[in-house]
Amino acid sequence: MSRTHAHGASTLPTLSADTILDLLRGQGMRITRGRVAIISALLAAKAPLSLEEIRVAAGKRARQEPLDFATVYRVMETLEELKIVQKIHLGRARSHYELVDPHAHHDHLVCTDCGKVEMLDEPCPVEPLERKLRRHYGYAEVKHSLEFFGRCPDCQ
Amino acid sequence: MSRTHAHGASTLPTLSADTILDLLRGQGMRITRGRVAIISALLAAKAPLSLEEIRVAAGKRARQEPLDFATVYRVMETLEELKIVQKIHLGRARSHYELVDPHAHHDHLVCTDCGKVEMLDEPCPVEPLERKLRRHYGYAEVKHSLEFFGRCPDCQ
DNA sequence: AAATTCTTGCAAGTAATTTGCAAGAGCAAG
DNA sequence: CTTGCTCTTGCAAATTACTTGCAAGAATTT
Ligand SMILES: [Mn+2]
Ligand SMILES: [Mn+2]
Ligand SMILES: [Zn+2]
Ligand SMILES: [Zn+2]
Repeated sequence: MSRTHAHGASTLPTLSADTILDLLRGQGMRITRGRVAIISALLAAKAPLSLEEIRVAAGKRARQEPLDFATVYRVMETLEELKIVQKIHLGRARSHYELVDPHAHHDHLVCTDCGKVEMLDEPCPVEPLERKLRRHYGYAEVKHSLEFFGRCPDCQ
Repeated sequence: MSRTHAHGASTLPTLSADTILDLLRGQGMRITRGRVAIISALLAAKAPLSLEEIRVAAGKRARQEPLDFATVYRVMETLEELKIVQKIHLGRARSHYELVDPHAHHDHLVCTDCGKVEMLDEPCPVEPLERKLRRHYGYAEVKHSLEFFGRCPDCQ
């Protein structure tokens, strides 16, 4: 029951639940209801989620009691170490999480008024500078974090 | 005693202590030992400082008892509202602060190993995309936050 | 110098994690 | 299908990083 590419139309988000679960299995980790629910919630998310949002979304999707907050915290900590998810900072008190897209990352546009977060579908403009940081500054494993803030059309 | 551009050689960082203090005065605010010490510390800083770092640096520079943490917090809150300083997020637990450069902002390069922070003296590559977010996405007052992470030459 | 108003230190309060630990749940064996 | 070994989870307590209330103290004005 481990299809990797079998499904109908729609754009495929690179990572499937099975792919991720296999990754966990490969690390000797267990496939628990909580982890399955969390991964399902992340796959369905249209924007980065806070720990509390993940907790609620996972509970709904799996039609089960919401997980304990500490559990969500530790699952996300694990998924982050495995590079399956990444934590992002949107200028709020809480951190948010989203699945890593190994092929093409995206940056974010946050409305400073209503809090809406858009995932930008624009080519990332900083790759050249990133290369320069490697070549001329001598840095290794260079990554970046880029988010835009502004007032969305609805909020003006 | 309010020189705005009078001094010797060296590259001038746009904002002088007097300029800032005049700005505070203009808002009906008082020139206190603490504020003077904090501004002096910020002007001397070679990288963004955390509240605790500001507290210590300000104490040393003014050769006085370190300020209370809450005081530093409130002074920075005020300076931020006046757009004199800005808070930045370097992927750490604490926020960091630095003086705003009204002429040309800079982005940051953080070593994920030793924590060193470099202020990049490179043209910012995201202005075109920022314009597009205004024109085609309809966002107003668009700003951005961009930081790079990697392992510095010393840490490899 | 006195009055006025803004600031500060100190202590208490919050919000968001982060951790310890014993009970519970996967999963490989038998 | 039951057992045993380990990994996970829930619950409560601990931490970290702010954030706020308030009365004493300091900067300016009069
Ligand atoms: Mn990018
Ligand atoms: Mn920039
Ligand atoms: Zn909005
Ligand atoms: Zn380093």
